[in-house]
Amino acid sequence: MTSPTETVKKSFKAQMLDARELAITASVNRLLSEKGFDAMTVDEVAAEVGIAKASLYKHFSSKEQLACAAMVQAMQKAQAFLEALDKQVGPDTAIDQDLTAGNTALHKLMASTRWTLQLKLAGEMPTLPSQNSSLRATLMASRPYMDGLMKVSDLLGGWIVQAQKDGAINPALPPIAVLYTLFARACDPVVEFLKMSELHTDEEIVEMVMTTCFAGLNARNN
Amino acid sequence: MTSPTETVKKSFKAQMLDARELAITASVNRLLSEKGFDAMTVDEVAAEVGIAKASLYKHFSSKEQLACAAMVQAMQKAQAFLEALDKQVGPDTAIDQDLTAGNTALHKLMASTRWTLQLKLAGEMPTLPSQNSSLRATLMASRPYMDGLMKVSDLLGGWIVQAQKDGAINPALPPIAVLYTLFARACDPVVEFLKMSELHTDEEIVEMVMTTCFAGLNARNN
DNA sequence: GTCTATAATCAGATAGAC
DNA sequence: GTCTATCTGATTATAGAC
Repeated sequence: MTSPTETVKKSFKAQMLDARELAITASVNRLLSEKGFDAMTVDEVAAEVGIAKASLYKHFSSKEQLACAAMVQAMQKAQAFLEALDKQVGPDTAIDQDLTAGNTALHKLMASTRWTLQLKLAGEMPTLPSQNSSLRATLMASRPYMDGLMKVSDLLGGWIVQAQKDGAINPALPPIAVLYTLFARACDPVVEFLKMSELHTDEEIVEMVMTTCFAGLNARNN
Repeated sequence: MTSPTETVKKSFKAQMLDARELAITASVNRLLSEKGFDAMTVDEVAAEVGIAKASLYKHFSSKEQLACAAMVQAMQKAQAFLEALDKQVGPDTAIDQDLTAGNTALHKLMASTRWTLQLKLAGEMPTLPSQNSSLRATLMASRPYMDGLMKVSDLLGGWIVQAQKDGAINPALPPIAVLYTLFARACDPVVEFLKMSELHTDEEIVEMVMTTCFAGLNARNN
C-alpha cells in the first residue's frame, strides 16, 4: 500500500514530531522544576520552545496534559534508573551474604536518593504541588504516570523491607513512612535554601541532606 | 478634648475592628495552611469571614498584605513559644551540668519541632510557597515578619550551636543546615501523606517524623 | 501543523451608593 | 466601613487563514 519512499517520509515526519514533543517536554520539565505548575504559564512554554501557543495545543489538549507529559517522562526516567540499579549486583563482593544483601539494599536506597538530589540541584526535577491542584487529578488519571509511580514504589518498597530485615533501616518505622520520606527529598526546600545561600557546592549540599536523611540530626550515627 | 463617653465609644469601635481583623487573619491562616497562597482566593476569604470582598480591601491593601498579616501572626506565635521555652529551665534537674545543658538544648529543639508538627497537623501552619511567589517579596519587606523570623532563627541557632557543643547534634553539619532542616518540618509533605493514608494517629505521625528528623532512617540510633 | 488574532474565564482590585 | 456592581489584567483555550 505504501511505497518505501512514503514510508521513509512518514517516518521522518514522525521523527520530527517526536523531536518537537521532546523539546516541549524538556522545556516544561525545566519550567516545572523552576516555578512549579501554577506559576508556569503556557505562554512561557511556547516562548521557550519557540513556537506559537496555539501550536502547543495541537500537541497537548490542556496545560495539565502538558505538565503530565513532562511528569511521565521524568517518572519513566526514574523507573529506568531504579530498574538498572535493581539488576546490578553490589560492587562489594563480600563473603558474608547477609551483610552484602543488607549493604546493597541500603546502598540502593541511598543511591536513589542521591540521584534525586542531584537531579533537583540540576533543575531537572519537576515538583508536583503538594496542595490540591488540578494537576493531581490529571496525574492520577494518567496510566503511564501511575504505572511508573507504582513500579518505582514497588522497587523502593522492596529495598526498604530488605534493608529493615538487614538491620540497616530502622524497623520501627512503617515502610510507607520510609517511602514517603525518601519521596519527600524530591521537593525538599532545604536543598533550595542551601543553594541560594551559596555557601556550599552542590556536592556538599547533597552530602549534608543525605546525612540528615539517613543519619538524622543527632550526633551518634556519624 | 474628648469626653469619657467618646473615649469609650472609640475604644469600643477599635476593639470591634481588631476583633474583625483577628477573625480575618484566623480565616486566612486556616486557608493558607489548607491550600497555600496561590490556590487561596480573596473571594474564599471574604466568604469564610462573612463580609464582602471590597470590605477586605479596606483592611488590607492586597492579597499579599492579607497573607502577610496571617504569617506575621503565626510567626509571633512561634516567637512567643520559643521565648517561653528559652526562659524555662529543663525539667530534669540532673547533677552533671554539662549533661543537663546538652539535654535541654537538644530537648528544646525537639520540643520546637514537635510543636511545629502538631500545629501543622491541626491545620494551623500557614505554609509559604517555596517557589518564587509575589508573597515572598512582601514578607521580606515586612518588618514585623522579618523581626520575628530573625528572633526565631537566633533562638534556634543558639540551641543548635549549644547542642553541637554538647555532642547531641552532629557537629559536622553547619548550623544553618540544621536550622533549615528544622524549618522544613513546617512544610514537610510526609505529614500530609501519612495523614491522608489514615493509617496512623496524629501522635504516631508526629513521633515518626520526629524519629526520621533527629535519628534518621538508619537503624542504629533508635 | 503553524501562525495571528481573539474569545472566554477567572481572580485581584476598585467605584460609588448607603 | 460595608455593600453591590464593575473594571482590569492575566491566562487558558480556540477560530480560521495559510
